[in-house]
Order: sequence, then structure tokens, then C-alpha cells
Amino acid sequence: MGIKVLLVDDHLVVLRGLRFFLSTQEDIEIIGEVENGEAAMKAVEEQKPDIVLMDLMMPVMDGVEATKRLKESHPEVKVVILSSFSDQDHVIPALQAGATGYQLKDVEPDVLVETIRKAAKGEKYLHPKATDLLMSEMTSDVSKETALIHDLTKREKEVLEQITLGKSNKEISNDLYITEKTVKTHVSHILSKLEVHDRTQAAIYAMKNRLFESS
Amino acid sequence: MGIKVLLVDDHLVVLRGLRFFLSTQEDIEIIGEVENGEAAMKAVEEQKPDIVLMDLMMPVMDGVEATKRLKESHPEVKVVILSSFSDQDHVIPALQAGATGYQLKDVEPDVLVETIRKAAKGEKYLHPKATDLLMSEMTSDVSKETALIHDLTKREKEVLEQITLGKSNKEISNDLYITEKTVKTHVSHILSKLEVHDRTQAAIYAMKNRLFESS
DNA sequence: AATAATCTCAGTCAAAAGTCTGAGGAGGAC
DNA sequence: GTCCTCCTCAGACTTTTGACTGAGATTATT
Repeated sequence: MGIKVLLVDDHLVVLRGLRFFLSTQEDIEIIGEVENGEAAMKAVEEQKPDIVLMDLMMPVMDGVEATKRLKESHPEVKVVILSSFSDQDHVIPALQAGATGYQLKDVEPDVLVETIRKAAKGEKYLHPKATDLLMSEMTSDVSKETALIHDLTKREKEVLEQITLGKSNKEISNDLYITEKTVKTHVSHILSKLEVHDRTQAAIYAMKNRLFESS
Repeated sequence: MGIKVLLVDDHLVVLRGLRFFLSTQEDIEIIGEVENGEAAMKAVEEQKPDIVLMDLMMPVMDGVEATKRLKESHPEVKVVILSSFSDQDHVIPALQAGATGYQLKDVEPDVLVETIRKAAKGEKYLHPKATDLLMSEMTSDVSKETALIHDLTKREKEVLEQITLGKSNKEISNDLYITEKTVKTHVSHILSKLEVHDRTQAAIYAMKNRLFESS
């Protein structure tokens, strides 16, 4: 028994093309073709594919949303995203939605087949550009704009960390054994140095730059 | 001219093995072998390889540290990690250090060759297990405690997003064309539903769970 | 010894945030 | 129609936050 694949794409040519070269593979069996995410939900329910090969840009229900819902209702089904160059913005959301693979449409046929085979085994396989984005997402922001934080004194960093834990001034004063007045002074200095207007913005800044363990 | 590769590993057998099957490739040229990170630094300086194929566990200077320093002094040199470990304690630091590829030592020869060729072109290529870790690192916390957010209405989610942008109630009221009173009502409901006490905690919650693009 | 930075605290205020109660209108569900 | 949810807004009120000024104590620097 081969790997049961459901094709999801709103362009007929793409569907035809995929069917054409996927059906030459002995271990792959195309069990259906649908043209949007909503139809994909139904098809998965009825036909129980192993793999859903899905486009991102589609009418009615896009690939990210469809992936998200699919993984909720049928976590065992593996989703492989097959997208075009243009929507790189959707790589991260798609992966977060639970996609097992990510390839671009200019992919070599045998690479796509390989991606499907790996996905069927639960292995992740991404296009280098997708991996690239994933890695830069990981490593960016971390060492980036940490310039302003260097202005903070030791104590101010401690207070900022408390802020990122969601504590109020009173709570901070308790935990650091200082008065609330002093906390306020520190907070004011922090806001000024980080060039933000309130503690929420300070917390956001700290988290985006991953200044502490918690973020 | 082939791809110039420097081998870095403290085990002689590994070096011999790598040289053996990499030298059968016409487009790959082994220009040196060293046995620790420190020696690698010198060798890179002198021999200007395109690729450094590096072990992680080494005496004197380990692979992560060596990668970090290499990318600082010679960012154009691509580092491919060849490790026997696929756990996150090794993979994540190595990638953050700037590795372009990551493969396990049980890799098929032709996959390793492929990894080197892709790395030479600047493309990232990781072992599926490494990709897996990278993704789970990204998506952890994400799909987790998103239960509470489902209680939020459409409008409340919009307001929460504004909060994660660091806006005040007044700014939100301007941008959403509603009164500040209404914003306050929404905020109160948001805090109650998310079971937090103030907007800062709400922002932290939203960012940790990556509820919006910005986070 | 003198300067500068840091940490601490206080008082005063204004502004912002958040709670609570109440309520009208719009739209969907039954 | 009726029920229910959502979005909207208001008034009254308390709490929290943050700005600004001023100042004593400690510590490191020069």
C-alpha cells in the first residue's frame, strides 16, 4: 500500500502537474484533489489521507488556517506546504500551524517526492529558504538591538526583569525588599533609558530582545 | 576549481573516513585536516577554505565556540557541523553560533556531499532531527496554553493586539475609532478572560504564546 | 580628597488604568 | 418574535502608574 496523498491547490494546472509526476512513483497514491482549505477538511474526513500536499494562497480558506484546523481535528495527518516564492511571510505561520514539510513550487520532482516520503515517516523536510527563515527567526533579535539595555544599571535590569514577569510596583518592592517609591524611581529611569512610555512597552522591548530567561 | 573543505575532528578514523569518500567527489577538494577548534582557526586563516566540516565534541576548543569565532573573523566561510548528537543542547547552540549545515555522523555519504554543496552555495541543509528541534523550539509554548484566547471575541483580540504594540487606551481608541470608555470595557474583559491583572501581563501572555505577527 | 554613579527614599501631582453598574442597538440563533 | 452575544458608550470611583524635585548613603573612580 502506497502513501495516500491529497492534493490541495486552487490552480488546475498545478493539480494536473502534481498528479502527473507524483503518479509515476510506485509508493505514492493520489487519492483526491480539491481546490481550497474548506474542501480539504471534508476530503480528509472522508478519505483519510496520509499526506496533504497543500498550497498556501487559496480562496475560501487559506493554507495556514486549513493546516491549523487539520492538525486540530486530525493530528495524525501530515501536511506538506507547497508554496510559491512570493509568500515567504507565511513560512513561519505555516510551520507554527503544524506543517511537517515546506517546499517551493520550483522544487525538483524527486525532492518533492523525497519530502513526501520523509513526511510520511514523520520526518521534517524543508526547503533551504524555509530553514533559513526559521534560523534567522531564532537568532535574530537576540543579539540585535540590545544597545539601549547597556545603559541600564544592575538594579534597573533586575527591576525590568520583574516587569517582564508581569509584577506591579508593589509586588516588585516586596520581592526586592525596597519601597514602592524606590521601584517607581527605577521604573522611571528604565522607561527613559529604553525610550519607551510605559511598563508595557518596556516589557515588550525586553521580550522581543530576549533579555531574560523568561522570554 | 572544487569546493575547498577543511576537516576538523579529533578522531583520526573519522578524518580518514571523511577524506576517503569526499575525495571521490570531483568538485570537492580536501585542503586540510586538523583536530581541534583552535587549530581550525589557524588553518582557516592560512588556507581560506570554502567549507569547514566540523565535529562538535573536541578538546581544546569545541565546535560551538570554534564556529562562533570563525563566523566573527571569517563570515564568508561556511561551517557544516558533523556531530553524533541530535539533541537540542547541541543543535540549537551550534545553529545560533552560525552553522550553515548540521548532519549526524550516520549520514549517507551522498547526503553529506549534498549538504556541503548546498552550504557552498549558502543554502542551509539540516538533518531532519535538527530541523525538528528547530521547529519545536519555535513552536513550543505556541500551541500550548492558547485555550484562554479562544474565549476572546473578535474585537477583543483586536484590542489585545493593539496592547501588544504598546499602545495606550487613548491611542487604541483613536486607531479603532471607538471611545476610550469602550476600549476600557474591552480591556477589562480581556484581563478577566485571560485571567491576568493588567495590560502588561496581557501583553506578555500574548507574546509568549505568539498570538500575533509582531511577537 | 573629590567626583561621579548608583541605590535608596519621600512628597506632590497628573495621568492612565481598571472596576462596576447600567444600558441601547445590531445581528445571529432558535 | 425572543433569546443571546457582541459592540458600543457613560458615570462614578479606586488604584496604579509615572513625572518631577530633592536628598542622604554607599561605592567606585580618578
